[in-house]
Amino acid sequence: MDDLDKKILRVIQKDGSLSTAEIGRRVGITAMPVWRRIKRMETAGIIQGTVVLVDAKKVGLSLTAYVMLRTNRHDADWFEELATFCQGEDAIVEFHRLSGDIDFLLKVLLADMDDYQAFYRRMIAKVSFMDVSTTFAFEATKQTTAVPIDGSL
Amino acid sequence: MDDLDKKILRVIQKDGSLSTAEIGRRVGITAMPVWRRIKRMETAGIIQGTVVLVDAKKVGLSLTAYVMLRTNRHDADWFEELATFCQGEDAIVEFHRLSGDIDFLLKVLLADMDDYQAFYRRMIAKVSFMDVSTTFAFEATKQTTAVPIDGSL
DNA sequence: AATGAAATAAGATGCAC
DNA sequence: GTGCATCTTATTTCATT
Repeated sequence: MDDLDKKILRVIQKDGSLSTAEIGRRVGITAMPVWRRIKRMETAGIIQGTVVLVDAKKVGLSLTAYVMLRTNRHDADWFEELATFCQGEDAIVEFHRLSGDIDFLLKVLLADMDDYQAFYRRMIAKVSFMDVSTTFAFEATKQTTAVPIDGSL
Repeated sequence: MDDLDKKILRVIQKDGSLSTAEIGRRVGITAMPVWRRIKRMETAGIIQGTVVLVDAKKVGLSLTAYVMLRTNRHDADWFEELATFCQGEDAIVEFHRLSGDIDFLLKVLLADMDDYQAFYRRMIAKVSFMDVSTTFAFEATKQTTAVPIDGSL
């Protein structure tokens, strides 16, 4: 992945609807090499895909919950239960295993507190925890899917 | 936003590279109305845009840090300092104001621990905090940009 | 080995129904 | 909502450096 690839990534991470000709204009080459480079990066798995971003608030999801989980069952069976639950819940948009004293972190998109209560009940019905602690996000001041690409402009 | 719009959103949230004809086939209508509905949702701001997703690990970013911030300066000037810093740092992909005893949460994409140290120094050089506590994510078991769209299938 | 130009195929966009 | 005309873009092939 050379400098041109990085430039291309920086552009299409922000706007995935641009034509290859337009991308080329912005990075200083023609459409053809842009197209080939993108295809190569798709094959290499550097590019994971193209998605449409939906405004969560506009579809009634005004509450973001960060759910911090602690367990005393550090076995594969328990983890499998949790992972299965997380995969099945569309409201869970992120599920991370953490270092430190919190074991797992969930990011959950919800309509309101009632929605959270229902989510919480579903979760503890399926999986048991040592501790569940949730904090709510008021506003996402910054939110991007664009990953920082190192190197010169 | 009716049921068809929701069906369309569910499809293009997962794959934004599909043709309107293919989307139509999946939701049971032809290409033209799909196109009109997407345009309408773009204008309404429901659709925020189309982006290409880059695999963070493949571009050398194998460390995700959740930085939890506490402040004792609850004034607009201080917040402005923090917000400016966050906007300027490409490594910060999310910046939320929280409820509860943690005031702000940052999600930061980094190469390694050295990269984190450098980030930390840059941050405390620009903004002062009462407490900075960071936890690192080992693996993102689930990670999606697709927002849950309510309603029947 | 990567680029650029031209030809072809597929898709987006606009109009009439 | 559907079907068709048109224009733009992606994709393939080929020549070039």
